[in-house]
Amino acid sequence: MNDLLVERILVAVEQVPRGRVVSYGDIAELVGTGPRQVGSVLAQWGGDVTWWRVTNAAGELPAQLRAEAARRWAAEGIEVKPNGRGCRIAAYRVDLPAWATAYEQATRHLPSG
DNA sequence: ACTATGACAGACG
DNA sequence: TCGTCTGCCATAG
Repeated sequence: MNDLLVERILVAVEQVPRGRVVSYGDIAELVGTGPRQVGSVLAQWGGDVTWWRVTNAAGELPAQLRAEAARRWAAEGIEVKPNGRGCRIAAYRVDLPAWATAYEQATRHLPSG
């Protein structure tokens, strides 16, 4: 995996404020790659960032991560859906323009950025 | 080059 | 609300 791409993805994740979430697709669009790459990067380096603020388009995470994510979410006021599978992304999704701006600032120091 | 595989997404039955 | 299929992009055989 391209180091710069990994860096961009991790930075994008870190720009998501406490109590908010984004989808893999949102990050993919922002950094210019596919959503599957975002998943791959988080699978490998997710331990270093706020991975629980990144869900799929339905506000869910894979089963192995649900328990830990639920704890993290509770700590920042994100409520789990009744079915226990995820959160209402419509309610907690970040403000995309503000997030994109924060991302631009944070990546200003990177090559060709 | 071709195929298979992912923490994905959207369309469809 | 489930499967299934297709599109997606990067890696590994």
